[in-house]
Amino acid sequence: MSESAPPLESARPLDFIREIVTEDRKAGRHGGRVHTRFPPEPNGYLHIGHAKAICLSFGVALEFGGLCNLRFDDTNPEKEDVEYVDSIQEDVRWLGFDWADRMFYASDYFEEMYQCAERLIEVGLAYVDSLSADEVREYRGTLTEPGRNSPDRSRPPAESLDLFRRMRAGEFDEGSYLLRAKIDMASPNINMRDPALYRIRRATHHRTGDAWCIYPTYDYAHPISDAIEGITHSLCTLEFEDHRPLYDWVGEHFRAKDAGTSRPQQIEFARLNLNYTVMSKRKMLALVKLGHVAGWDDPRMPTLAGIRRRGYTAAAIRDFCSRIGVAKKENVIDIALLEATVREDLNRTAPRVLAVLRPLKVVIENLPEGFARTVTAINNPEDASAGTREIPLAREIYIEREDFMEAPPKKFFRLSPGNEVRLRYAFIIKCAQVVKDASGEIVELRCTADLESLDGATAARRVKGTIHWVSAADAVTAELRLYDRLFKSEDPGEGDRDPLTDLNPNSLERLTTAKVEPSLANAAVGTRYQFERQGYFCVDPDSRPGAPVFNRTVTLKDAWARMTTKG
RNA sequence: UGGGGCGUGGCCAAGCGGUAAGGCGCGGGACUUUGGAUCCCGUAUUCGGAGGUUCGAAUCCUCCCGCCCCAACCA
Repeated sequence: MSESAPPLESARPLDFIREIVTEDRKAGRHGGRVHTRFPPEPNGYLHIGHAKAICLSFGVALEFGGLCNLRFDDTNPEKEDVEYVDSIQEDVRWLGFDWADRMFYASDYFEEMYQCAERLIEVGLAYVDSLSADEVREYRGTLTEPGRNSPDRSRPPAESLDLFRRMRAGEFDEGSYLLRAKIDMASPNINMRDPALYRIRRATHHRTGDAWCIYPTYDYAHPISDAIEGITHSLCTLEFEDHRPLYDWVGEHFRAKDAGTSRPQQIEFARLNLNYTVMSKRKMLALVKLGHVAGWDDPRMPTLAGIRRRGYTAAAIRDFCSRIGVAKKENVIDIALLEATVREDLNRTAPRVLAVLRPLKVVIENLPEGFARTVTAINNPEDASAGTREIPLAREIYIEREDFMEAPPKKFFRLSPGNEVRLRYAFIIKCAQVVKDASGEIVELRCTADLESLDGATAARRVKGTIHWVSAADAVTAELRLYDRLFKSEDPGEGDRDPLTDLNPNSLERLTTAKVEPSLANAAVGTRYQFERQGYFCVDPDSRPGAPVFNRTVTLKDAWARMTTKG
C-alpha cells in the first residue's frame, strides 16, 4: 500500500464545538488542556434534553483526553433540594459517565465569590443598590430605550462595602439591598445594564444551611466556578448567548491579578426539543402533581428515570445524542428517531421470547392427550453466542387473538378457517373448527398439526405465516403495561396552551392476562426482552417472583399497521 | 422599532468557491421458521428570497423576508 489510510476521525464530520476544541488544541490554548463541566441546578429531575448536554460535555472531554466535572449550580436555595442532587448523580452515572472525584457545588466557592465581590466594590466595579425590584426594572429601560443610572450607582465604595458586609451579616430584609455590577446602563445588551450579583435570601440552603443569607446570581457564580475549576470550554444552551459578555466580564475581573491566564470560553448550542414531548420542569411537575402520571419515573415521562424504567438503554440514549448532532439551529427532533435508535440497540442485545398479549386457546386435536415435549428456540438471532433454550410444547396452547381472523382479507397470512400457519419453532397447524360462546365470541380454536413439519429446516413444505404461541399449561401469567405517547399533539402545551389539554387518555393500557414463557416467571427487574412479533419489554420494579410485570419499551416497527394496510 | 442568534428535502445534519454526505422517515424490491432483523434500490437540478462578483456560488458581497432569545434580586 503506497497511500496511508485516512485518519479514522475523517469518517464522521466534526460538529462545530469539536471543531473549536480541535483548533484550540492546535493553537496550544489552555496548554492543550480540555476541561468541561456539566452544571445542573438541583431543582428537578434530569430529562432527555439534559442527556444531550451531558453527552456533549462529557463526550468532548473524553474524545480529547480531557476531563469533565459534575457541578451543582446551587445558587438559589429556594428551588433546590438534596433529592435532586441524588437523582442527578444517579442519572448521569446511569448514562455511563464518570466525574471521578470531581463533583463540586457552586456553594463550595461562596466564600471566594464573596471575597471577589468585595474587591469589585473596592475598585468601583460594583455597588450596593437600595432600589426595590420594581424600581430596578423601571430604571433598566426597555429593549429599545436605554436604562437610567440608579441614584445609588455613585455610592462611595467604602459605603457599599459597609452595606455589603452588613448584608452578609443579616442586618437587612430580603429585597432591601442588592449588589450590582457597575457596567453600562445604556448598553444595547440588557444583561450588561448593571446586572445583579448578590441578593438577600433568607432561605435554608440544602447544603450550606443558614451560613449565608446572601446568594450570588448565576451570572456571577458561573464564570467564577468555571475559572476556579480550570474549565476550558463552558458549554451551555443558546439562551445564554446574550450573557457571554457578562460571563467574560466577571471572568476577567475575577482573575484580574493574573492577566494572561487562559480563561474559559462559553460556547452555546441549541437545546434538544422532541415532538410529542414536554420537557419543561413546570409542565412535568404538573403531570406528576395532578396524577396524570405515577411519578417522575413514570415510563411515559421524558425524564431519564422514566425512560430507564421504560426500558430504554443508556447506550441507545448516547447513540441518539450523537445522531441528532449539535448545532445552533432551533430543532424539533422526531421522536421516531429516538425510537429507532432504541430498537436498533435492543434488536442487537435483547433475548427473544415467546409471549401472547391477548390469549386465544388453541387445541391441537391430533396430538395425544398429555402430549409434552420441548422445542429449541434461538435466544437471539443477532447474537449466536446467546445460545438457545428449550420451551415446552403441548396439545393446548395460546396464540394471539389478532393472529386469527374468521374472515380474513386477501393478504392475511396468519391463521384463519381452513388455512395453515407455522407455530414458531414448532408444527404447521391448520384451523379445523372455531368454537364460540353463547354471545358469539370466539373462545377456542380446534386445529390439526402436520406432524411431519416440526423441524422447519427439513420440513417438506413451507407456509406463508409464522405466529408465536405459548403452552397453555406451562405459561406464566404476566401483567403488561403498554405505553403509548403521553400527548396526542405534536407540540403539547405550545405557547401558553395548557399541555394537559393535549393528553392522550390511552397512553397506558394494562393487560393482566398476558401469557409468557415459563422462563420469565422470575425475570430480574430491568431485563429487556423482545417478545417476538410484539415489541420490546422491560421488567418493571413492580414485578414479583411468579408474577412478572413488563413495560413495553417500544413496539416493533409498524408490523401490525403493515398487515392492515396491505390486507 | 435596540441587541444577540438562526435559516440546506417531512425531521435532524454534513458542506467553508468546483458543481448537494449521512441518519430517521417515506416508497419499492430481495430474503426469511418473527410480515421483525438484514440486504438492495428510489426519495433536494437545489440550499429563505432577490440582485451582484466569478469560468464556476449553498459557500463571497448587497438588500430583503422569516423564526428564536433577552427587559427575574431564576438558571
